[in-house]
Amino acid sequence: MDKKYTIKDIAQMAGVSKGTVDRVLHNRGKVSPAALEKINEVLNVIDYEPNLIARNLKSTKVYRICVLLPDPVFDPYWLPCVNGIQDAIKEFKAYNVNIEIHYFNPESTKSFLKTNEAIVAQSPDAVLLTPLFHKETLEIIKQYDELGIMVNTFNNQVESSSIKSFVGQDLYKSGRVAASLMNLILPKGQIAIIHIDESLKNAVHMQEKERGFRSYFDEKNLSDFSLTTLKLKYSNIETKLTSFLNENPDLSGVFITTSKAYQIASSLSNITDKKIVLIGYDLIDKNVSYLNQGLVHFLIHQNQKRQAYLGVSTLADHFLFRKDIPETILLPIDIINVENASFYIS
Amino acid sequence: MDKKYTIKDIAQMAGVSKGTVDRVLHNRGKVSPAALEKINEVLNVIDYEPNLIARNLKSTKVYRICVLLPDPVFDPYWLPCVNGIQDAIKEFKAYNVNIEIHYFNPESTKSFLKTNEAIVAQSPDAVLLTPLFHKETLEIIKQYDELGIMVNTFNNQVESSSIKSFVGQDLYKSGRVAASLMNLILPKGQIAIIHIDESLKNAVHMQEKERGFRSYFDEKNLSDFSLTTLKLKYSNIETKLTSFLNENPDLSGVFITTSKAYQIASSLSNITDKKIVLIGYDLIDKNVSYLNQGLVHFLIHQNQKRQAYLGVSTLADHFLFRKDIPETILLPIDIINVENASFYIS
DNA sequence: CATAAAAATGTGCTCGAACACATATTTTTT
DNA sequence: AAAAAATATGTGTTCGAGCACATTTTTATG
Repeated sequence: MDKKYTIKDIAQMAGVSKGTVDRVLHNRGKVSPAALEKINEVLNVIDYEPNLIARNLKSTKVYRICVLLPDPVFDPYWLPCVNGIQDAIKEFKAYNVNIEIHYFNPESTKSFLKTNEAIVAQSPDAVLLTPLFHKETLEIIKQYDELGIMVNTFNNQVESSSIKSFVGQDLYKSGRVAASLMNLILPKGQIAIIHIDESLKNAVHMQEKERGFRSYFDEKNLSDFSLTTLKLKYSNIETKLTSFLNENPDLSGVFITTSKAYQIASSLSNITDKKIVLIGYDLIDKNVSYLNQGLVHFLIHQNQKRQAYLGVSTLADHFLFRKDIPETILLPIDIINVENASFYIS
Repeated sequence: MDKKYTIKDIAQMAGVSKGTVDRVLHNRGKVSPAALEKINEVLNVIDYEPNLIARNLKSTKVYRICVLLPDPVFDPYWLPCVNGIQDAIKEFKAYNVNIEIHYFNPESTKSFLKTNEAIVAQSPDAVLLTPLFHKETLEIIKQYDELGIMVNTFNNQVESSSIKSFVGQDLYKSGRVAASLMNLILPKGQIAIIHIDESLKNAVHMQEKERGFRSYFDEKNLSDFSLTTLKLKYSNIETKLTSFLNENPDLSGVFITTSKAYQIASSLSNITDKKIVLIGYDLIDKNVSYLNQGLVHFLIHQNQKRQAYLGVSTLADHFLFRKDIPETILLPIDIINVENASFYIS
C-alpha cells in the first residue's frame, strides 16, 4: 500500500532505463517526448520519494559549517550555546557534516572581525553567527555573500537580505511577559527597569525588552505604577543602587533586562531587608541559586542552547535533506519559577 | 584532522582485509590474535564511527511502529498528539520506518482491547501506547512482551518491567507549579481543587496533581488558605458550582486538574461577577480563548504533541541508529499566560 | 608427512541515487 | 542514399557497511 518505489521500479514500469528516469527527475533534458510522457504517467500514479539515504551515501561531499560564538570565558551566558552546538556536532558527524566553533571576545569588535577572517579563509559552506556588532556584521555578511557562503544568525536580529535565517526570541513580547508577571505579583508601586553594562552590542536587545515591558503597563493604563529606567555598570552597581533606593523608598519591583539578575539580587540583599520583586533573564547557575533562595521571583528562559542547535541543524538539514530553512524561528518565551526550573536546566 | 575513516581505511592501515575488520567490529569471532591486535591498535589511534547512511542503505528492513491513541473525536485533548505523530511519519518515511496510528474510544476498555488486538495481528516491531486503563494495559503489555514487541508509553505512567520507556510530565510537580502561581496571585482565601469527569482512567493523574498542589501549601504552612476538593461531572457542573459558591462565598481560586478549565470558566461567568482566579491545564482552543478573555489566569502546558513525537522518534532512532531509549523522558512544565501563549500553539 | 578438519582471511555482491560514458537511434547534410 | 552530426537511451561504476561465500592458512590426526 505504502511501498517505497525506486528509480529502477519506475524505469521498469515505464519501459525505459533508469538513466532516462533520472534525466526526467532532474530535468537534465535529452529525453524524447514519448519517453517523457511514459515516465510522467508512472510518476503521476505512484508516489515517488527519493531515498535520502542512498542519495547522501553517493555524495562524498563533506559539508562544512562554522559557528561564530562569543567565548563563554567572557560571559557564561554563552555556555549553553556550546552545548547545543556540540549536540549538533555529534548528531551530524555521521553524515559528513563538519561543524566547527570559532570563539571571539564579545567585548572586542577587533576580535569579532579577526575571527571572521579566519572563517572566511576556511571557506565553509555556511556560517552561523552571533551578530553582536551591528555595523561590523553588515560588512562581514557582504563578504560572505560574495563568496557564496550561506549565513544564519541567532540571538540578535539583524536586517539583511543576505541573511538566510534567524533563530531567536521576540524580545518585545518577552518584555511584556515579564511585565504581566510583575503586575501579577505587585498591585502597585514603583518598578525599576535595570540595564547592566549596556554597551553598543546589546543596547537594542535591552531596549526592545524595555519597550515591551512598558507597553504592557501603558496599555493597561495602570496609573498605580511608576516605571523608572536605570543604567548600571558592573563597577558601580551597589553604590548606585543604594542611592537609588534612598531616593525611591517605594521601590517594589525590578526588571533586569540582561542575564545579570544575580548581581542585583546580591546587592539588594546587602542593602535592604525590604522584599523587592525581581524578574530577570536566563537560567545561569547564579540566577537559579537566587531563584531557589526566593530572592529572584521569575526568570525568563531564552533557551540559547536550543537557539544555537537549531541554527546549525537547519543548515545541516538543508544540505543533507534539502529541507527549507525557515526565515525566522521564534522560540517560546518560557516562564521559570522555583518550581519548574529544574526541568529547563540541561 | 577530523577525517572520516571507513572500514576499508582501517583494513589498509592494519594490513588486513575489510572482512576481518568487520568481524572485529562486530565481535563475530574467527579472527587470529595477531590480526585482532593489529586492528585494535589502529582503532585506538583513529576515531572510527560507522557511516550510518551506508549502514541503513544496506538494510532493506522496513521497521513498523504502531501508535495506540484515543480518538480525538471523543476528546480534543488528543488532537496535538496526532500532529506530533504525523511529524514523525513525515520525518521517518524516507528511512523505511512505517508508523501507523490506531484509534480507540477513551471511554471504552473494550475499544482499547479490540484496537490492541488489531495491532497484535500486525505484529509490528514496536508500539507506543496511551495506557489509559491500568489493568487492561498490564494484560496487553504481557502479550506484547511475549511476542517480542517493544512497548513505549506516554501521557500516563504505568509501572511494568516490560515497558521500555515513558514520555510524560511529573504531575506532582506540575501541581506544585500551579500552587506556586496561585499563591502568587492570591494572598489568602479559599481555593477549590476541581476534578471533572473523574473516571478510573485518569483518576491517578488528577490525584497526583492534587497531591502536588496541596503539598505546596502544606509546606509553606500558609494557614490563610483553605483547600477544598470538588468532583464534578460534565452534566452537573453549573448546578453543583452554584451551590458550592453559595456555601463558600469566600472562594477566590480554582485549580482544575484536567483540560476542561473552559467549562468552569464558562459556568463561573454565568453564575457570578466575582473575580475568581482559574488555573488549569492544556492549550486547547477553548482554554486559550478564556485565557485571552482574562477569565483563565494560567494554563500548564503538557505538550502532548511533543510527548507523542518523542514517543515514536526515540523508537525510530533506536532501530535506525541504535540510539539508547531513555527509560523516562520528563518534559518541562511550561507556564502559560496570555502573553506567551501564542508561542506554544503549533 | 600426507590428508582431513578447522580456523582464519579475503572477495564480491547488495542496497538506491547519481552521473560519466558507451551505444543506439533519429535527423540533417552532402 | 550514405555519411556525419545530433539526439536519445542504456550501461556500469561509485559511495560504505554488512554479510555470504570462496579461498587460503593453520592445526590436528592417522
